[in-house]
Amino acid sequence: MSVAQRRPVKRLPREVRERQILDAAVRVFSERGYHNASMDEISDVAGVSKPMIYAYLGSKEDLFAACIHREAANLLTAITNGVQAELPPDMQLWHGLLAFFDFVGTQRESWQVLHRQAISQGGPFSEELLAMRDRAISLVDTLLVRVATKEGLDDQSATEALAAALVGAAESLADWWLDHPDVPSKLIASRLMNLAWMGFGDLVRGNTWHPSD
Amino acid sequence: MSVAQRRPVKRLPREVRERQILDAAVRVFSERGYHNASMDEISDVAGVSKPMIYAYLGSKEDLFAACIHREAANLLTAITNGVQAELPPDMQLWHGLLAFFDFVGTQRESWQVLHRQAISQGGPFSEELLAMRDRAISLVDTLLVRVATKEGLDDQSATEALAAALVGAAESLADWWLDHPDVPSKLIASRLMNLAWMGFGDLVRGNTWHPSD
Amino acid sequence: MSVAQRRPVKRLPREVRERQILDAAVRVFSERGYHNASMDEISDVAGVSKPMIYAYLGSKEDLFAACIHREAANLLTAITNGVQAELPPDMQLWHGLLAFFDFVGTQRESWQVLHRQAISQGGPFSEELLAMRDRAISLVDTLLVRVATKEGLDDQSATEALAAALVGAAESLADWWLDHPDVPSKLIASRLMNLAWMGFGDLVRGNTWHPSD
Amino acid sequence: MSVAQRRPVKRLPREVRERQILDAAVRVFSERGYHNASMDEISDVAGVSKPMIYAYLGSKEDLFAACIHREAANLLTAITNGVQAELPPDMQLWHGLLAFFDFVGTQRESWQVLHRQAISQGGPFSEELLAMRDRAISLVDTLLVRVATKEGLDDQSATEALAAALVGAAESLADWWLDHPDVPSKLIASRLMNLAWMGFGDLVRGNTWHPSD
DNA sequence: CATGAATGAGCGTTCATTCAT
DNA sequence: GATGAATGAACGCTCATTCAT
Repeated sequence: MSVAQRRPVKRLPREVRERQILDAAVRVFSERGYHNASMDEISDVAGVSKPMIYAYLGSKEDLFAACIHREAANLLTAITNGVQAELPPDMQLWHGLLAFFDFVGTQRESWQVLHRQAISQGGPFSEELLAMRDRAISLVDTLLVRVATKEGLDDQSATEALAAALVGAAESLADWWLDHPDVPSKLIASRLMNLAWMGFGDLVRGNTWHPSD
Repeated sequence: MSVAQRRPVKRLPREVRERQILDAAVRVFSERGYHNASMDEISDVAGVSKPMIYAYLGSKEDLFAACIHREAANLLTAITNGVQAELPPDMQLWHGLLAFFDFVGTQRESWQVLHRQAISQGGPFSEELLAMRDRAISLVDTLLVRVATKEGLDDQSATEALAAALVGAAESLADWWLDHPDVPSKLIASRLMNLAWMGFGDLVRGNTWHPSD
Repeated sequence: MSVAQRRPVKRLPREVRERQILDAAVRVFSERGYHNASMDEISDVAGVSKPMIYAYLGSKEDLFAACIHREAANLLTAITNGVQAELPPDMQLWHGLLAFFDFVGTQRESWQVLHRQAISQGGPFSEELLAMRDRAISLVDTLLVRVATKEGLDDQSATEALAAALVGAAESLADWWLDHPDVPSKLIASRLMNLAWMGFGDLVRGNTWHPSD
Repeated sequence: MSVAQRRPVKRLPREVRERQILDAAVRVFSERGYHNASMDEISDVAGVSKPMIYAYLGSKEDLFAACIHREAANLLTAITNGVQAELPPDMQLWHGLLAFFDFVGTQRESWQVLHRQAISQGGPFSEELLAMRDRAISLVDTLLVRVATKEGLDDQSATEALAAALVGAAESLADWWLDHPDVPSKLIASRLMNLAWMGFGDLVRGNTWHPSD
């Protein structure tokens, strides 16, 4: 019925094509958003025909999920590599923050897909994200607990909440940073570090705030 | 021949119709997301025919922008009302936070539209949001500056960054709260207040953290 | 996003449009078969845009089902009208057959859709057909039973089987007739009538055949 | 660099491969219908790569035609073998019917492909079928003519029409039987035999029916 | 010889938008 | 003024078919 295929085509192993496709998808999803991204554009950018995308990575939803999965793994790896176990806790946190903001700064598209797109789609997408977020929180929590224990404090819920707030603040700052790209990443990181570490120090030392009314 | 049965139509003043439509739109946008919301469903929920929507509020994009605009104004008003000028700065911040989390808790749909939907659509939508955000940040900044000045500190960029981080953390916590609705709003607010106020206190007193390498 | 509608369009009441669409669909389905029929061609033939089809009659499957339903009802009505209650049984059967072959001859497309397409799709489509078929069989069976009872015979399963075979033979003959259109319908009907009526007469009188080995 | 692992492939003679492919095709076509059958599934079921199918049996249409051709030949052979020349005419017909219903019962897939699928695709497919059908009709006709001649009757068109009706009724009954598999095949065959043979007997003896108006 | 890799072409479906009444 | 009726345009997805290896 259809007489296909006119021009010669480079045959690449599946693995390579998959990476090409994922790269293109991340780019297009981050630029256009999930819904405005069309499979046609993705296939164009990838330099691959649409059927290949469906053959290798499934439906649009599947493709998006694969993007989220890969980028989330990359981000977590970057952070984990930044945090070096032999350093003192504050330096661990510091390098973790640096690694995070570095990822956001150098791979803006990846971060946009993760934070802006995945979260607003809800359902299975967000879950993958939330799982990664939880891992990040517990990473931070481990650090805080170590310090708190040394100081004799043992309020588990406090450190966990602080860790959650810290991660949240980092995300928000990163998001804000995307719209103010002229601020250097070290400055951003140091501001957050100060807020977190000093506030945490107060907490550890029992300095807390309560409403006066 | 045919005696056309015309169901009598309530003629309402334009203002009322517009509110009906916006209410319906906020509800549908927050439930389905921008793209999955159909003009048909919005017109159904509003009890108004589609051409009316186009006549009163323009295209789908215009309608969405109108939603964002109205809800953002509502949120800012709520916060501004919470902050009472005659109180000391810490209590002003505290009541501002309470007002914010109260808005998020009681008007979930509005918040979802604002934070989850508006952010993931690029362009004009985000801008409206960012404007409101900036107003919130400067509100907080004003407070912080007042305290800092009294203490003799005068690092403008520091208070502004702190304000930005605080607002970001609040948004992020609110977002997290949507998925954990059983946590009481006061607890959320107090955790954030502690982190912010104590960390800020340190900053004011010159206790800052610096990397040791 | 899309700027639609250039040329003036005749506004017709829904009922009329639905008939137009069904007429076109029957024609296209009978010509091309269910799968090779495209919604585009149907909408072209109907002189209506595709979205109208979906708005009025649903998916392709729904549309096909609606065709089957309408044509099956038409056929059954034609047969029922042909069979006049005041006539003797043989003449009732005769006029029923005439009506059937007349329908097949004058509305070839309808019959093709019913017999060739609906049956080969299976599932819900065939069921609608089988239901109609069952009504036809019981119509014939009623006739046969009346005669058999008058003659003192009371073998229910025999009349029913005969009725089923008769209906089946009629269908097959009709189908064969489509490929041999030069044979006059009356001749076809009379051949079948002879086979059925005389064979049935033998059965009633107890003349039956049994294998001799 | 890469030592390509080539799984050794069974080299089979063309004839065997072709049978494998046809077997798979008949199965898939009968299960899914012509259009819903995919070349991918056929090649999977056959255990042969798609290009082999195209090399050996041509396009999807060609493949389907080959299926029809083979199965039609098988059916006709089965019937011809059933009819044994030395028997009296009625027993020949009887055994022909038995052979037919036996084929339908034991090779349901083949029959479904032949009757349900081939018929609903127009054009060349139906023609192959009609040819086989004509051969079956003339087989029956030969029998009837022999009897009629012995009795002194010589109305050629009458026997031919009867033969056609008989074949049609048999097909139709077979089709009905597919949906009612609990009825024993002998009963089906005997009902049809009675109708045909007794009706034919009347015809031969000059007992015919004519409309009374 | 045998196949994994690749694609052109088309189909069913939806939706924002507007005109005739 | 208000709406039922109508559509252009695009999107996700599939499949028969073939070439490079």
